[in-house]
Amino acid sequence: MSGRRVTVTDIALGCGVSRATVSLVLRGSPLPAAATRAKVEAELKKQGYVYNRAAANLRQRRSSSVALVVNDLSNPFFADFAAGVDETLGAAGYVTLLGSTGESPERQQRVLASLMEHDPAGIILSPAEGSDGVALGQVLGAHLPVLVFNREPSHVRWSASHWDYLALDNRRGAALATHHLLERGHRRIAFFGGHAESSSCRDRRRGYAEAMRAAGIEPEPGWLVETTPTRLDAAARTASLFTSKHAPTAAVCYNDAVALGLMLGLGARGITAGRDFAVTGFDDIPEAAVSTPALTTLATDPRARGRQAAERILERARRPDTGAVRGVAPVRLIIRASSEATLT
Amino acid sequence: MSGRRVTVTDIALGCGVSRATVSLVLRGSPLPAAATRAKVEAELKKQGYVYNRAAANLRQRRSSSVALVVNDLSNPFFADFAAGVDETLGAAGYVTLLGSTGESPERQQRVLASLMEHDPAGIILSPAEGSDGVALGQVLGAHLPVLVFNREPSHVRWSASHWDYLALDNRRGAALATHHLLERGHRRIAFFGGHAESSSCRDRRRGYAEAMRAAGIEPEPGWLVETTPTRLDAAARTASLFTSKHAPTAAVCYNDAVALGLMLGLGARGITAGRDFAVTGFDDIPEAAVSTPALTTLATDPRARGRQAAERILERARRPDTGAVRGVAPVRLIIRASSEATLT
DNA sequence: GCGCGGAATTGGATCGTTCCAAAATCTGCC
DNA sequence: GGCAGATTTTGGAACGATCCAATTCCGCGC
Repeated sequence: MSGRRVTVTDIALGCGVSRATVSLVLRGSPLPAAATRAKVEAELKKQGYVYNRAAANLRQRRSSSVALVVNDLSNPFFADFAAGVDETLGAAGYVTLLGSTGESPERQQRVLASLMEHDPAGIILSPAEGSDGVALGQVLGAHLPVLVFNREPSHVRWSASHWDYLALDNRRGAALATHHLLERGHRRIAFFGGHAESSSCRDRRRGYAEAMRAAGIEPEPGWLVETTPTRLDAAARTASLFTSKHAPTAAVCYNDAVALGLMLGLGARGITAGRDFAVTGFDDIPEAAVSTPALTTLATDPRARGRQAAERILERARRPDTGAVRGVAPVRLIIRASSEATLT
Repeated sequence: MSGRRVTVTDIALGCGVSRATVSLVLRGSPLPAAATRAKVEAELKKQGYVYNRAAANLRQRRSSSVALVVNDLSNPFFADFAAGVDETLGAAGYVTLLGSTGESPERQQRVLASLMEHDPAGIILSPAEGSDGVALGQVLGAHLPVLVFNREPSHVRWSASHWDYLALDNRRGAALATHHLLERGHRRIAFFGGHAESSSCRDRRRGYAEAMRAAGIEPEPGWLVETTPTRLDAAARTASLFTSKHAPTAAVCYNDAVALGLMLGLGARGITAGRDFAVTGFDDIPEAAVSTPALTTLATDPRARGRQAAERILERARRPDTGAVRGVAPVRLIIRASSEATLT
């Protein structure tokens, strides 16, 4: 019938107590007498009362939401991450404000500005590629709890910032993969794919190089190939691995998409991945388990990362003045057929 | 420094005007004189003012958010859908309140109740399997704009409800796939996979049966196989297609996951999908394009569906009293190698 | 100098809830 | 019956914005 919302005043009038008493009952205070409580609760049900958290938050000067901004929801890695975040926030009584940026730093600024107006208790941000830390600082203000996930925006002085940071253990992951290939007897191992200027690619390359040097091998420049992190571009650039006479016999790839593309490119040249050439990926996307050959890769458990991120931001909202935390999440090497090729 | 939030009062005090004037400037009203506007705007920037939309919404008795509740974010179909929803809502100045239910009707009730407290302008709901319309009606109340996506909860009297509904054209999609196989000469075609009691499976089966009958063929009971809609269970149930002597030579599958599982199961029996047996899927998940053989399937463009859902809910929020709309989204047959097998 | 009309500005009430200090009610006990 | 002390209840002022009716300001013509 009525389009009007039922308020505490309606309840108070309906059962002859004051607004303050209704409010006490709503919040489960022990103060009201049992009889009063019962009377009020009956009236709440009768009128179909719905709590207005916005009004309560306004008065209490607090917030019951956390903003989650991701660069690309249609990437399963981030979708899973978001699911983990929402799961944990929901369990803690917070609601998730979603924003997606489609990898555009400009859109990211707009999205963040809009979310800020909803007064979130904190922000979990997986920045768009090319994000600028100064611009981010501008919209986010100086006090809001912030957790940056997975990528480092440029121009962030972490030492002077209160932002938390959570990333995968890219370095260790790449080192694990490299080590695995070395154990299979490979010596000429490439690092294939990714944009060298992105922070995750830098870290993975470092892990690869360290593992190689630990085995007494200096990576040759021809073994480092840059690509867009997509299947298509990776397939197209396969040829550049085979220009020198020291052509590699195995490749650690930037991620699974690149690895799948490389395997496609290898097939086109008559090279069978897994038999003639060993390949590893990164991420363990669902497809990795069922490609031919199945892809050796690093599992990152994005959902667990999401839960971790949410817990971190809640903790920071509770105690804002502890120092910033840099977290590194473990990765797990999953060995499948694509790295079976051993050196003859 | 100060943890306190900057308010219109601070701005008003800071530049010697009243709160009302600041408010007018904030909302871009033409009333304030240019000089005043400039003065206020300078002060806003100087103090780093952030608009408090919750307070404004409270006074204006409106809402600037829409709730999006999905059953499973880690399913790429729904993740894409969510991306589309958020894109459109964001462009319209709304923020997305996210909730995920993990296919649990109980959790769905809790999530919805929590979201309702944030007073959304509307709700887009892709219900968990086994949702009950009566329970949903309870939490959602009688007046909130609601769009149900993709599945029908039980016990909903659509004729008496104001809920909008948007689903894929399941019936037509299955009919298209069936027709395609008939054209290739197949006569004994199975419908493989899915839970028969789910609304989407029912609709797809109907489309399949209608296409068969239109070609003068009565589907045999042995050609209807139920499975959990997962790759694994589908693979395990492959055998049940080949028990009678009228074994099918092709199958329309409930979705891509099932189709990929079936192809696996066929391979294990020495049958090559695409050559000895034709298979079609539904959804066009990313994997479909790169499986071996590539999977013929129905593209549903979940992102566009998300945009559509968001537009619908915004439209309804604008004009609440128009009758409920039942929308059906087109699907597109994508022909790939898995259906190349023709009847000899 | 005064009155007029339009433009610009403003004080105070309001949205739905919670906080706080004070008032009302209930106990038990002399 | 009266009174201290505890238990319950309550009115009114917040929170940060907006609405509305009323007021001030200003230029201009007579």
